Amino acid sequence: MRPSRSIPTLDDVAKKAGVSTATVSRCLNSPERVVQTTRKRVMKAVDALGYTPNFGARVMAAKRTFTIGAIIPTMENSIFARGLQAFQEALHTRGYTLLVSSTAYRPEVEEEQIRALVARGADGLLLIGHERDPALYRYLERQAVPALIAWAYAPDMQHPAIGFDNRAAMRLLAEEVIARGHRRIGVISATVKGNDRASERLEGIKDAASAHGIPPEHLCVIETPYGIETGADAMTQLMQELQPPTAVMCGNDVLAAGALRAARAMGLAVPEDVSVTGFDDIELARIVTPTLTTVHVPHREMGTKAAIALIGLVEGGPVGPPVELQISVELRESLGPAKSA
Amino acid sequence: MRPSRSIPTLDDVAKKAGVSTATVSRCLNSPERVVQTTRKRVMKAVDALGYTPNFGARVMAAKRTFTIGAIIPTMENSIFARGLQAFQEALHTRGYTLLVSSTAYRPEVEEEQIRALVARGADGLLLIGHERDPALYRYLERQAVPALIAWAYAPDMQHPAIGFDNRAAMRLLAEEVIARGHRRIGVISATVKGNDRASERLEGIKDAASAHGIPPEHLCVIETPYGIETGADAMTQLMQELQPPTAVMCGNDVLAAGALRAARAMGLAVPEDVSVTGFDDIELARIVTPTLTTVHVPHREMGTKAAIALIGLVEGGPVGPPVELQISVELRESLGPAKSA
DNA sequence: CTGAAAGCGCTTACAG
DNA sequence: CTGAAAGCGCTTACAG
Repeated sequence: MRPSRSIPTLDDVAKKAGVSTATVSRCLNSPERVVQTTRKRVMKAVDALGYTPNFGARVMAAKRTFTIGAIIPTMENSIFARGLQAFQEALHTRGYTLLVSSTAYRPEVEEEQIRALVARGADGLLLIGHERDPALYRYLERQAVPALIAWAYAPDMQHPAIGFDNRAAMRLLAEEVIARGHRRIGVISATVKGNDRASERLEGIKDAASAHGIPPEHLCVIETPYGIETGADAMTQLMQELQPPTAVMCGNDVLAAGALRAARAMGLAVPEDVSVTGFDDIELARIVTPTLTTVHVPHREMGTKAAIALIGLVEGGPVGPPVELQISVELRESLGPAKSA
Repeated sequence: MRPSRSIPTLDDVAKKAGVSTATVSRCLNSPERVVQTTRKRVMKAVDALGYTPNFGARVMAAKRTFTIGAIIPTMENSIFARGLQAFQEALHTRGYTLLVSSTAYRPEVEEEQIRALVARGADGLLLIGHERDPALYRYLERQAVPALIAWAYAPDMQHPAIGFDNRAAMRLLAEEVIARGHRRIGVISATVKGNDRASERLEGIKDAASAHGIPPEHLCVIETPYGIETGADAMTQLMQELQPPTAVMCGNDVLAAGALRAARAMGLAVPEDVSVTGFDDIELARIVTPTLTTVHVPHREMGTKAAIALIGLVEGGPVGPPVELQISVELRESLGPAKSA
């Protein structure tokens, strides 16, 4: 007799119900294969003992956890929150549990988290962006853990992916800015190293500039870590130039919110004195004053489709081509004509 | 010989290195107990095979995962994000991995997630708020998984906790509102059911009202799910009353941001026409226009101390009394004197 | 310092 | 429909 304080096992239940462990296991996993009379007896024992299966043992024996891991750069400011919420909901209705961890935008932390989640038996992984050490992809392949890349898209991507073309999207927005007569354009970019979304968005601005006769090296680009404060600091710096920009394009809405705050602090009216744009269209974009012109990303659609695609891979389905979602430019108050145009 | 595609096991490594599995296990877990020559040989085999320990097996054999689970109501709007980030950082430096899941404020989902995390071998759990089915606490006790409650505090709490007194904090803010002459006070509360933070904050407002001769039933209270939109709708409704309030106190900053937006949409100036307050002091509070008067919560401090306390419990330390953190009222632009005062 | 072997708590062919 | 038993991949006393 083991002490009553210890956690009951399958064996305890089997003894109490007077059946084999196999039968108890079946009652729990495929109840239709057990006759009702014994099933009832077993379930009574389960309840009486307060039995819960040991997950480690179960995983080891069944090779399956119904757990999906998501590794995102940050949980702050809800850039990924909305998409992730939809992702979780879609997983949940299909019987999977989502476990999330974040990396603070540090590749070495991401690697740790990937290994941690794989080690904990994740059946599949959601990763943000495609740029990472090839060894990691090889590792995932060796471990036979499917990974789906989200928030990024390119037709030639080597891995299963769902997202949008960050470069083309930002180019589209930059075209709108240039169309309003802006020639002196400032850019507040998130740190580019290890962040393909940031670097591609920056390239998109350069693409549009080149196409309209603005030499990309004339763009005044400030690169800064992600945050409201850092966005505000960058804006302050940009507007103190001898020839300050008439429009400032930010790598995301959070940086843009910081830029707006800095503009107000400097007594500059937006968009009369300077236009500001963002990217992502998170809730923030419609809360700030003035409301923010930005690129709308279909967060929930991406989350839901990512869940369906990833489960498909986990359950042995074929790898499809990368999926591209459509974005759109949201024109709001913060973008106006160039001051001196 | 197993097919080369399958995942290498301890046994494979042992064979390749010509040692026993025990020795391989020791190399990985307590390398100082193996002489360097054989250790090198083993490590070479580990690398050659690309071996990673199977977590399930390890958990089952060792009864320890160095995993902490956190279950939060929502990942959106970063109410919990900042505290959680600090929590994660503190865990990480101490060798623990954080896994997060969210419940969309639904108790039954929380229960599932708690069981899921326990089943997956979490060594300890961080939970938000103290109000939940007692059976859940009994379950955790039976499973011997320590749980720490955060974001809530009361001297008589039955479980390990770190947080602040939501009721007293909101009362403090309400006193400030009343001190500015407001007598007609509207309240936009988050849904109270199953959310002790929301109900205690509401009680705090009633406490202050009673203390200053305002019958609590004269407060116009609207209860609404969490969100910007819902906050805006509630505000619209409040301001359409025959005798609209001169101040609207919101259960959190997100609802307050919605209220500010609604006020603007209705052509009302804040705080000239109506004052608005929040709770939490998330980044949003300083981004909105006007800036938001709110209750400042020490998110990062709470996260860091929670990590230290929870690890203490996980590693067998004694259960201390609930820890109370100090909050403060942040007076900003959105609170002014009562219009008709 | 190292190995043989038991055991962790499940699942699942295989028989019956 | 049910059971005996092997096996999942590790860790850890216990010997030597």
